[in-house]
Amino acid sequence: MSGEKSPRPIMILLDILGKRWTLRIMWELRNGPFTFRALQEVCDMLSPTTLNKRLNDLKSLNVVDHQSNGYQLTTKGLELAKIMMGLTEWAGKEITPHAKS
Amino acid sequence: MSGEKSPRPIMILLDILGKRWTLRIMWELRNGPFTFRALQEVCDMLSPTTLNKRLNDLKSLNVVDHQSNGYQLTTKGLELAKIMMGLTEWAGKEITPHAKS
DNA sequence: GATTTATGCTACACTTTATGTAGCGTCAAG
DNA sequence: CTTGACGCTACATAAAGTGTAGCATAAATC
Repeated sequence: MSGEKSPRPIMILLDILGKRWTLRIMWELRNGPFTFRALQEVCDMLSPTTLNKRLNDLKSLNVVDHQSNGYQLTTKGLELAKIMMGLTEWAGKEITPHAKS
Repeated sequence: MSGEKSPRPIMILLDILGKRWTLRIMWELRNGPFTFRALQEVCDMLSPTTLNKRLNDLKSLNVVDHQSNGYQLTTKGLELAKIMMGLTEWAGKEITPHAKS
């Protein structure tokens, strides 16, 4: 069964984006730079432990970097965020806010 | 998660897609219908417990349904998968397979 | 009609991951 | 030299995911 298991780029991406909070963090970062603590706040006060892990994940993908003004999307990151904006659109027209899991 | 902002559609979506395996399952389902067990296999044998939870999440979003031929994307689901194809493209040109978390 | 095969799951003990709170080390301002 | 913001780590607890077994149903084979 385990014939082809090449680490395809999409698998790497889905693996990282599929971790809890990663999509949310990317989505929040679309609004310019944030400090570590500000990011925590906009992300519903997720724990610093997890935030730090996710930021490292995203840095390893080169979609986020950390400078004097805070954490922000890189050029690559902006492209990715742009794709994710499609999700927002989709959600807007296809989801009726009532219950979640 | 106290009652702050209204549960914006995008938050509901990010919350569900942000759970482990959800993106992967969506991505695999692009290739037609799968039985429960076939889905397990293409998803690297994830546990039935988790698969079942995720399928219910996705059913609650009406992006996946279950018929005689197996689990498959709905019309809404196909749209969403289409957006996700952008991620595949992005990954293809931006990720060099080596990094991990 | 009894067995086999495939289906979609659930049970449950176990491991991994995330959370929440505290707090450290650095820096810059007051 | 105290105060405040910063990025982050430590650590105990709670939640989520895993792996294996196995049940219940139904169609196919004997």
